[in-house]
Amino acid sequence: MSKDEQIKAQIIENASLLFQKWGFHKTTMEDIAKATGKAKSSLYYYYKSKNEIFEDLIESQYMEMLQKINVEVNRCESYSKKLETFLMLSFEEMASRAPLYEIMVNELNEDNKLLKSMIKAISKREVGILEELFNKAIENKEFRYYEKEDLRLIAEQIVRSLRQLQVVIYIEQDKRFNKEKIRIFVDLILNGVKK
Amino acid sequence: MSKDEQIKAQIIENASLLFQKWGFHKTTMEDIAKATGKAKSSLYYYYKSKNEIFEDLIESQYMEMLQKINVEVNRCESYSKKLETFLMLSFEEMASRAPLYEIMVNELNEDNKLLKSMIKAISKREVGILEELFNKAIENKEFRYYEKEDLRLIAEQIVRSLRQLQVVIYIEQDKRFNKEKIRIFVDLILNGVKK
DNA sequence: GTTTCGAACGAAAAACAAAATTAGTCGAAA
DNA sequence: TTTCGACTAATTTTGTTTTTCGTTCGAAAC
Repeated sequence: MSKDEQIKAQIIENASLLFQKWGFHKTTMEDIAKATGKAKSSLYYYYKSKNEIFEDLIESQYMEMLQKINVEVNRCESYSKKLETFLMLSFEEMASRAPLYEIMVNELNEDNKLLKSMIKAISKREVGILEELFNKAIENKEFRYYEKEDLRLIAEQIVRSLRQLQVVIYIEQDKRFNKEKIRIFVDLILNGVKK
Repeated sequence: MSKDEQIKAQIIENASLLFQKWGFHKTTMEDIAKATGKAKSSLYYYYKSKNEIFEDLIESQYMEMLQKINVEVNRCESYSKKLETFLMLSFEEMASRAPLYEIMVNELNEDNKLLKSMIKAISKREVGILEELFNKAIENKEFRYYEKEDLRLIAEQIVRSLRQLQVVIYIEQDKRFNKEKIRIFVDLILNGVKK
């Protein structure tokens, strides 16, 4: 890790804590600079805007999350098991990232185009992963047969439902949920697509 | 229908058109009064607030919708068929009410406690219907077995997913959907719960 | 050449006040 | 019982000023 990357990581780390405490808007570049022990204008040597800091933060978190999930999914033999693992780990990984996710959900309200397009981009990747998984599982005759275009609609709806349930569990903090209850939904989806 | 109820229906009807054209906030009591051929203050003889007019409007639409669905559901023999009918008709009935639904979704943003509690109340009733249907279907050994409390979580999630998909289809107007595509999701849920 | 910073700019937000709309009340009239 | 015009209080809108904050820049430090 180069010196440059090290400082960038430091900025991200400090920004992350501040964003979680104050939210994106109420955190100023001055705040981030101070926490990093630098002058405000110095931040612009590493990032060209406040938005870019946030983007990089979310991107890095998301990549880390996807990476972890991917390792486990690849370890599974059957596609059912792969799908199950993908879904279950999505919840597990989201749990620890809930505070950041909350910022995204709450401060996205109004107009914020940046956040909307970021969430869209992230969802798109997840949809892509699921779609590919489905395709292979169908080829393998492990899942019911669906047309390609229908498969995409299904993947999209699953990702939407996933997000929504994560909001209920981790942001609205519905106490009725635990790992066991989450499995009910995962199984419901599995039963829905399995042969 | 008493004279009183007739005039109330007239007010609701006019308000509905105005709300759909201008939204809730931009429609004034003056507007509604003028459309009904009455003085503004006369409206308060029938409704004690603008909110109450909106509540009554949504309530009546929703009851009408539920009524229609109920008739068809009762006509079905198996519980699978009942569930399928409930889900499919939810979409059909929502289609024609999309403009009103859009107002609810769009103008609910900020603080609007009224709308939030209304949507919650409506969802709760739908959840109740599904829950009861599931209970009977399980007793009848037509659906997989679930604990009572899990059943409620499942019903809630189905209603949430339903709403969400309806937003995508009728408000964001995703053109890829038609009755046939909707059936895919309905079948997915059916496969998920059927034995 | 790389990295840091203070000063300065412009856009956006916050704060404040004044003016205009509008939801809701009330008493009188039909 | 029902309607309405005049009134009130609350909210929204508008316009103005001030402050804050993201971003740029050129000069200094390393």
